Amino acid sequence: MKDLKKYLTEGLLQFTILLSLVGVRLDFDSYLPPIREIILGSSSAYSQIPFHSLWDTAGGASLHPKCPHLSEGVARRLLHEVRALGGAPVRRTELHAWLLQAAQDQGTAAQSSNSSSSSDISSELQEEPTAEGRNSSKEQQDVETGDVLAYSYLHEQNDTSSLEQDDKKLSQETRREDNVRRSNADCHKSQNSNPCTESSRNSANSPHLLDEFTHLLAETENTLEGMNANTASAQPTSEILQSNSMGELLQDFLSLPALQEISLEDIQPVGNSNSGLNPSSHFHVNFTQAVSQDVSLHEAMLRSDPTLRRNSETSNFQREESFQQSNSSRNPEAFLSESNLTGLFPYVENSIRNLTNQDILSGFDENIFDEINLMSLAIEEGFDPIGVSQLFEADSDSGLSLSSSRSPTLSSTSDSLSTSAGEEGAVGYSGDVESISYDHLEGAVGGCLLEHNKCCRLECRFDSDFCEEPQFEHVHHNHTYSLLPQQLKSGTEQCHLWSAEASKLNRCDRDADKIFSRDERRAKALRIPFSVEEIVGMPVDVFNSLLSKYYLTDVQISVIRDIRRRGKNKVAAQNCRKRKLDAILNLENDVCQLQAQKASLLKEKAQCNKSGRSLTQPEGETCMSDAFEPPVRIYLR
DNA sequence: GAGCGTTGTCATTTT
DNA sequence: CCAAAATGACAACGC
Repeated sequence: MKDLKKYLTEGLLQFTILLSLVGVRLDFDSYLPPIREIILGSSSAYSQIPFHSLWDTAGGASLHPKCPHLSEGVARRLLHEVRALGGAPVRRTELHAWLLQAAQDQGTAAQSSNSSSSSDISSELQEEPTAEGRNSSKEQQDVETGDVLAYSYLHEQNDTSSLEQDDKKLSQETRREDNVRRSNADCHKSQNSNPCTESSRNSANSPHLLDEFTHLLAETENTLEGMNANTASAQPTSEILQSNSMGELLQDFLSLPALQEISLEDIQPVGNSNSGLNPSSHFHVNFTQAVSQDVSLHEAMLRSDPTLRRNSETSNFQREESFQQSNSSRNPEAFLSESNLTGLFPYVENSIRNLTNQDILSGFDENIFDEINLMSLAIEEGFDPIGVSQLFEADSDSGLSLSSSRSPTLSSTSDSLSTSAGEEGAVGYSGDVESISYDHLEGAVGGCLLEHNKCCRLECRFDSDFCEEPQFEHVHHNHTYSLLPQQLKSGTEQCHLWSAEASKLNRCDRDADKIFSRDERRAKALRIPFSVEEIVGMPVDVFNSLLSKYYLTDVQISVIRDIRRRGKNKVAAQNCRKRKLDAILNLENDVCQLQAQKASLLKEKAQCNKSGRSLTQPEGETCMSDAFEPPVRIYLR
């Protein structure tokens, strides 16, 4: 617990500084007083500060799970900087004041205007929460704890492979942006009022700001490291602190026009800064990762990459447990309250809203939803009509019957699908029918591919004018999903392509059918933003919280509950059978034991009878009782 | 094609 | 009383 507190306080200090620089207000005052003792102590003991542990404990489990470790260099820098504050306990406001004072001391006339904006930041940061701030804080506190719980639960499970892939992508992205960042930073330093720089800043996204910030930090890191390493330098430390570029760099960063408007959700991931950068730039690397990877959930969700999103969602299942455990173990007075933590990341809530807004069928009155033609709805909303119809036809238990509302065209289409699937050699199982349109449903979850789906569907209709038979193959095995319409060949050529690939694609579909269950396909078809594992495995309260937080149609909720009920029952049935087998095995074991006991008792009885005869009867006489032994009855229970 | 085991699902009962 | 778990029965499926 003590170590945890140290981790927290030191990590909170660093993160407070970081977020203060980017204009994010944190109420960490209550947790910073012991910082001085910790920071001024042996920093070597905290050379590696796991930020994910900090976030797990502090409740930031909804952030990106890839969290870097802060290097010893960072701790030393902070130690050095905190020492410059004097002996008083370090508080957030003092950190702000120090940072801004350092910036203002180095300010120039040309930067005065920007300094005023920095002063605005200073006053805003140091003042008590304004009315707006209080309202915001209240809103943050009003956010239910269950939101974070549910959300973090959904975003826990994250496999390592996907993280590695993310790292690769981010590394490549970083290499590209690093060059831009360096050029922009140089431009910014040389010509602070350069319109070009100004316009580029305005036009650039937040990653650019972050890159500049990290670049400035990297320069600071290099400067300070050079100061520490170069013992031959005759320049005193205090002078170095005054003359080094730290204050200037802070001034530069704080004076960025867009900084005042920056928020965490504006920060975009710039990837693993370890790649393509100076290896000695711990400061740069770690802070970049800390921001870009930990505080990029909103961005990650808004990008709506199904893979990343799914990984992110699944990653928080495990973290939810740790989060709850940490909640139960921590001192409520010494740690952040959940509501505050929720408030720290309002964009999480917004992200959920934004996400679900893409998923909902907002344009439909849910009261009449069940009465309208779901197939036409599916077409309009990007659902897969065939998949939806077949999935619901195959699943009558959900209480949704589409047979009455299906159009003849779609009905015939579905029939043709079954026929074609059978002609391809597939057994006419219902599972094969369901698997037909799986590829078409791939990636449909989340609504991010809505336009893509529409585009694909248009392709299908366009191509159906050229060939009758293979169009269904195209519908079933939509492997032109990523192709733009202009990239498509003529209908005839496409028809030949489909015919050539038909058998291969059918194999793929059958393989996919083995991998993905019916519920998974249904979830994909209805754009249910949870996986089957999540739906079935999550606790009841989390499940209900998610259903209430996501904008889901009655159909989606019905299917989700259906999936959960069957999944739970499936597990229950498995457990029941296991218990039954165990019971049978136990009974068999009892039978063996009782049989052995019976044999032993019979043997003992025979010995007793023999002994009794020898005692009661003279030798040579026969005992008639030996000729008859009553049967021994064994009652198992 | 029958037989058998496994699995999923539903309806019902139990907790 | 309700929800969840447990269980019997049935069907589909694979070998």
